[in-house]
Amino acid sequence: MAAYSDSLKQLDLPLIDAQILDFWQKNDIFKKSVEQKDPKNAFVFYEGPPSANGKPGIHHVMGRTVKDIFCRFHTMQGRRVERKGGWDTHGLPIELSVEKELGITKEDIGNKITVDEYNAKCKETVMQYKDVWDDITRKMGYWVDLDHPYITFKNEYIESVWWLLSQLYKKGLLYKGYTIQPYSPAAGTGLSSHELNQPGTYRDVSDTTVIAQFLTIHESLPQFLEHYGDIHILAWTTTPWTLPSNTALTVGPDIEYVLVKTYNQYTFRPIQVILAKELVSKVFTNPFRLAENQEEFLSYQKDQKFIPYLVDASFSGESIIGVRYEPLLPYATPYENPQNAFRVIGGNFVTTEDGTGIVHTAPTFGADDAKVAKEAHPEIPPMLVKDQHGNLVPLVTLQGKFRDELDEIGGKYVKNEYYPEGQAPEKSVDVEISIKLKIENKAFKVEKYVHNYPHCWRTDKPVLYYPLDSWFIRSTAMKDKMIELNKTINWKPAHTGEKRFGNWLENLNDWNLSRSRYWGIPLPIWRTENASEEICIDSMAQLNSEIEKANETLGLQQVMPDDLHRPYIDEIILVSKNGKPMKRETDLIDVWFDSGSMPYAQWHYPMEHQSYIDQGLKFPADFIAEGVDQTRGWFFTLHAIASMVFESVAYKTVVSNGLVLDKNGVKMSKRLGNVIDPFETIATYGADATRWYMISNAQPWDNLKFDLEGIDEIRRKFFGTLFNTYNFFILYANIDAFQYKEDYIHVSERPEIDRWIISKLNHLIQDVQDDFSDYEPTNATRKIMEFVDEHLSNWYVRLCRRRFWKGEYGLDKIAAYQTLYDCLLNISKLSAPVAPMFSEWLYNNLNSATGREVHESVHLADFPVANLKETDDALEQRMDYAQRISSVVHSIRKKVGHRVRQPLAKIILPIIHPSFIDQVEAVKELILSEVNIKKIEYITDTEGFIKKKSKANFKTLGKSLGKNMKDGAAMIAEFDQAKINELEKKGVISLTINGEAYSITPEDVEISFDNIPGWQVGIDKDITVALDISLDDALIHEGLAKELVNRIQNMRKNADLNVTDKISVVLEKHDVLEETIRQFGDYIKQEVLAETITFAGQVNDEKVEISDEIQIAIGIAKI
RNA sequence: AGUCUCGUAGCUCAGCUGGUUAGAGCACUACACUGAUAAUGUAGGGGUCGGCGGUUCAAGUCCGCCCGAGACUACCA
Repeated sequence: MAAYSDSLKQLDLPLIDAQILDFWQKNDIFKKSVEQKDPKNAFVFYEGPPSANGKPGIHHVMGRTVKDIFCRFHTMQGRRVERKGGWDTHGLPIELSVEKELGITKEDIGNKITVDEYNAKCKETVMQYKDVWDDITRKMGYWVDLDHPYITFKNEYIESVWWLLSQLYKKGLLYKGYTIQPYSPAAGTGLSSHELNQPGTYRDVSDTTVIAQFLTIHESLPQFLEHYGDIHILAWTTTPWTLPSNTALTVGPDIEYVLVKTYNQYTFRPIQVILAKELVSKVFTNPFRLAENQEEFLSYQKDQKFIPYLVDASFSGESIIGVRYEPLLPYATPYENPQNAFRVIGGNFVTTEDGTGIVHTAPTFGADDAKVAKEAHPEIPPMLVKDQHGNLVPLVTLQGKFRDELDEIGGKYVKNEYYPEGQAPEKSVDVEISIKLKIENKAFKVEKYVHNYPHCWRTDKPVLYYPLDSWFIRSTAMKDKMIELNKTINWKPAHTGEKRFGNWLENLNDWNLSRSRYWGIPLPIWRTENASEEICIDSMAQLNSEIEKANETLGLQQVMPDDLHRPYIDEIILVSKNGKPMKRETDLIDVWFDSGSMPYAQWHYPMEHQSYIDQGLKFPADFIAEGVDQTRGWFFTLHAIASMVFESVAYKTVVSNGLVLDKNGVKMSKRLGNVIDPFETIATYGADATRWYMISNAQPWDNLKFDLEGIDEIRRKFFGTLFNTYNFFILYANIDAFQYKEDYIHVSERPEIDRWIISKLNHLIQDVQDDFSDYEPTNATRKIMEFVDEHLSNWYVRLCRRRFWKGEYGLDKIAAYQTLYDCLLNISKLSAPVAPMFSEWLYNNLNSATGREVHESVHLADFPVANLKETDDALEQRMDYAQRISSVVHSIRKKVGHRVRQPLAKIILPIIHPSFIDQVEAVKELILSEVNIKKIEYITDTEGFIKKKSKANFKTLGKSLGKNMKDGAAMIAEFDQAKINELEKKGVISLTINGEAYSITPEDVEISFDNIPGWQVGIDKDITVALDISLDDALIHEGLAKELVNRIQNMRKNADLNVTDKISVVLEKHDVLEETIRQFGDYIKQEVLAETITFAGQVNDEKVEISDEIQIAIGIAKI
């Protein structure tokens, strides 16, 4: 065995990082930590794949720290924790970065650049920063298998995804339908929400808006409206071009509506209109004016300046649901169920903020519209007509034009912006329609209106909300299953699962899978031209045999493509049962499906490794962790696919961590220049301090305000203290050659203070074990810090210092070494999940000197198990007394100006309960030496000069006293000594409050002590300490002796002497000190390792102040 | 706009199922202590617990509304 390493004089975490990373690599520690564990005892973890086309940020360090902690913890718990890395390689961000790099747009793909070239470029770009990622992974100490990662663009991965899709297809959960999506007619493409969120897409535009008058059908009106004659419903729109597609009007069921009589301002005909009561004044602005009376209203002439109106009946939205009305602009009728169109329906999204409180509803051009239309009973049909091929189409084409057959508006673009430069007509369709409505007595008001509207970021032209064909997963069909399974998942924090994710599942929509893109997993569905026959491919083998079948039937020469991406896959033509050619549906699938497939696709299931899933060896995961932003992302896709395909959860526990903000709580962004570089941070402060700071400062699921000063604080306070404690230990352990060779001293045979810190340690182990098991790393780190700082360093080591450097190498000393060694070793294990490198350094330094542990790494060791037999609550209680009594004495000393080196005669403690004396006596020596006092005396109230105070215990009394609590508390505070004594002796007294009698027990009253007159007294809660501050000669000389020791020790330290060097001391002659040396010379010699202390008339050293009155020169010399 | 989270000392955070005078660390000031110490101790300043209302003997804690910050979803007549 060797000595303990003392190569580091000062804490240098980055240096330790480098050494440990090197050690791990050379000795394959990560691999061993996995492979030494039993595969049957697996802890399954899934790595959410990052995309390597961007550089890692500090928030990635946060997320991965959380993952690493629990993987390491469970490894130390004996589980086999395989961590297969992965890369997310598809998706829009990659396409966009490629397009930016090449300076092309989507329209150029297939023209300026082939799909083949484009995808090759994407594939190249996707791994652009892989090296940087690998580097941060290593440097932050994150253990993940980067040598065998899953990569979502690999054929094997795609094949597994296809298989999953085909399972959904077989269950009837895959269908083609349409939804309203943002669409850019100029670019001919749908826009993703990501694209719509590009800066500058939402702009203020001035549009022609119309409040249209919809004429109700008399027979459908409710009774209370029957006798009014013609009634119009008013509805506002900012997109008049959608009016021909109107099929319903939506009212708020709880909104109050009124019938208003007035005259149309364009035709001057008398009309009666319905709108929300709240909006009457907003809609009836100039030239309308509320009529004073019926006469004024009836006498209106068309050339009058003001148009009068009268408010008549008032009723709820609910009461007019079902009313029918004439189609406003009957250019077309819905092909499906036209009899169900043109009705008033109810919708909760209706507000009275603007418009008329009645929403013009065109299900073909509004997402909300489509939704309420579907929810109505019977369903409101969308305005779809048959085209020449017999397909149902909306009235507007994909080019953004009205269909040709629509009379005068046919063939016109719905927005003037869509016309080629210079070809736009003077009057837009919106204006044309408005004029037509005015003439036909169908327009109540036409005006310009400025509002915010999204624009296509490529073409700068307004976006159209348009129904687009898409493939969907019918997730709504499995909604109940997903909700049920979600209840079994352990969410950290719980509310993310119950509330955020739970609500999301409750309001689940079908999953739109389609993306009209190039770089992604192609949809494995082939269809005949008329869509009557289709096939969903589930594997390469099936594709291969289908190709052969098609070759045979259709006489083709196709071969299986090497790459399953576009464009190769698009060239494959398959054959239907009836011998018709089938082409692939050109869409790609949503990349979120890629990542949600990883539990299976990472193993190329089911083509390989079937047991991993089927026998539950690697499914579901015990634990996953990502940012909260993944709640509706990866957390959902994993859950959805597992629920729908396997009727299982995909993970048992999920930790969703919050964001990393800058120190002011602002999101980090390149623009603001407040981005923290993770490499720089780790290089400066070390990975462990960074990790520990992130975990201990805030719960992982709270947002972290990242402040570099906080890391420094952790370095100083936690790692610095721990390092110093280690250094203290080895300083003496090396001198005494303590290598834990002696027999283990049974804990019961060790001194009080050793048993105390061991008791504390075992409680700590228990707590940390529980916290890590509960996925509460923040609590674990905070408790470890408190132990190291408060208890180990500032109490145990401080009080035990002398045991290490004084006296024989005997049982007491060995007990001290064993105790401190065990504490340090256990701390290294407890800290290992969070601070993997420093703890490794500590563990190996300790262990290489003693060889007590067989493991070459702390990460191969077992996590400590608390030994509750070694805990002692009474002991912890009395040590708490000792600490508090000492603290009170310090405080009194400070008040009266006696430094601690001046011994004082005694303290007096009032007895607070019968066992108090025994408790304090057990720790008496510690108190006496800590505060430099000669003895402790106890007094009871029989001496008569302490006064007891009483105070109500609100917690116990509150329930029984109820209303009388306040008065009761006042009465209890007034108890005199006799009453308190009676309570203590009898154990119960009765108290009458406001005429009601209660019995009071000692539990209900808290008793404390008042100041003792004539003494220096300090109080800490229930503990009162009185200090005797009188000095006699003996105390004064002892005080001087201690001062001398202190000065000489300082000189030794300044002279850079070794702690074992012997010295001789010469003091300048001084009468008082000569007496001190006579009494305490031996003591001083022992303390400062002096062979001799002599006086001389003249000493040529600097004068030193011993006390206020005494200054002498002191000389020391090494012997 | 909706859903969810958060708001406690200058800063970072504790505060258990409601209970006495709301705590800790950092920072600041002063004084001590130290043969492990970039450590520590003692004392001090600093809080209408985001605001208003309610329930209760009692509210930082429970309920309602509002304000502010953030995330996600949606984007509307």
